[in-house]
Amino acid sequence: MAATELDQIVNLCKRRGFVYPSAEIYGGFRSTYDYGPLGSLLLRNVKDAWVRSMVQQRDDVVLIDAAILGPPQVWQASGHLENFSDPLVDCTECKTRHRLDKLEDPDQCPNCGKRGSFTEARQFNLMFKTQAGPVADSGADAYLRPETAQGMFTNFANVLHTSRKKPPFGIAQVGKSFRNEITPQNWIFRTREFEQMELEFFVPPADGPNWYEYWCRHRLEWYRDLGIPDSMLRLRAHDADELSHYSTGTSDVEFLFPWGWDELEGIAQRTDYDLTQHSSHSGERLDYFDQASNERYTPHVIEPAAGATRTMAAFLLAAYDEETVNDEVRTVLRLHPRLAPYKVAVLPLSKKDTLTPLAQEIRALVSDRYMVDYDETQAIGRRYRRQDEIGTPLCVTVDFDSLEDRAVTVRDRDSMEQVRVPIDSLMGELSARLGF
RNA sequence: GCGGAUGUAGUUCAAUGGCAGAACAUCAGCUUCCCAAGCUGAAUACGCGGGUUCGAUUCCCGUCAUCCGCUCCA
Repeated sequence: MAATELDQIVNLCKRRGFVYPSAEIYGGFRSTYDYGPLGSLLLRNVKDAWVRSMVQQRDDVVLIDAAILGPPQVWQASGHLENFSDPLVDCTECKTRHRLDKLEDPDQCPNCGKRGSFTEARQFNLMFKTQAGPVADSGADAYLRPETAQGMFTNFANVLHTSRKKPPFGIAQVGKSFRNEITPQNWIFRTREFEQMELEFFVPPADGPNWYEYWCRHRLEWYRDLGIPDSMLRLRAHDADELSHYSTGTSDVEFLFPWGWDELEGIAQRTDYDLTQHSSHSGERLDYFDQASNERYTPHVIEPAAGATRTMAAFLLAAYDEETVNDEVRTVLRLHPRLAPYKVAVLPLSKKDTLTPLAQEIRALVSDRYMVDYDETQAIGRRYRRQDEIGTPLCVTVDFDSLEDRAVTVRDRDSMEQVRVPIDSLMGELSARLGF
């Protein structure tokens, strides 16, 4: 399979209703995208697959949905107000940009060696600030969250007391975050408004390293299970100088994008940094008393933090395939059935009124359990191709014999094979083929 | 934000200082139609705002957006 160009995916997504530029009729708005009829289903399936794996199938993780809008105190405690703001200078000689705090010599450009060529340093705070309250001057300062994680830390005590969990246990959250990125880039990969899937997993301090290893393996396996091939996936441990101020060890799950390896998810050991910070800033006790050992401790945190929207891009890129069938190029999105926007398409062979009632009956039957598309326009071969292109795993075709024998044809996206199935056993057949 | 490139139907591309065209896609009609069949018909574009000009999609300026670097990281 040839390497998929980003343009191919961007065009397909625009053409078929996955992703549109936001506010397009007004010329667009930088770094924002809208998810269309198919894209919203795909994105939701990505998030659902994550929740299924991280919450539903375990008994040691609970889900929350915290506020996006928050007071400055949260971000003072987390360090975002202090550390999320970079002083930047530009070299007027070679047009490169540098972080002032990372320069060895604040007067000399490390790229071209020129002295005194820097512009004035400018602060770029990466958080969106706004006012809570109708009158701009008197309202309280508020920030849009730059990550979902702080919602788990500020609710640590609440969840501990209401969920009856104890370490090792985790709090998960899926939701939007906002960062005033200096350079949003690469389609939906880096946008100012984006969606995250984060887990904060609280463990006894001594168990931190083992859980870190566990979550690295677990997360890598999740992407594999949903169809990303090993050749496009890797786990990369950060070097010591790459580590965030709060982390003693971080690994990234990286995907081979058209522009190279880039991050889908970071798995970080955050020690007790966050709970300690919030405890000292708020004055609230954020620790755990273990009755068995009669010990009180502040749990350490392992954080697998994934980007939902960029993960959707990765699934699309990995699924994209073109193959030649009967001298025609067939475009197929080989999406995992759990991710596919539609699981099944119901296609009456002919648009004659005689087939429509039975076809609609089958659509209703299948839609009770699966997201289903219905299409009766144009030739059947064309409709199969349409479904291939949006990744629908199975097509159910109703023909004139169906009226007599109450049987339909199930067609498989990947093998293009067809089997004749009685309507009474259709749901069982679909379930067996989809795997759920 | 700075530097460079680019903006024409849904998509990919043409042409032009004087009525903007194709392919594919879309929609309607005919066809008992199982892997993008055929025929007939239809809708749809010069990113936005100024300027120059008798006249601008074309030339100029601004702006918005996209792509590539710098930077960032889910």
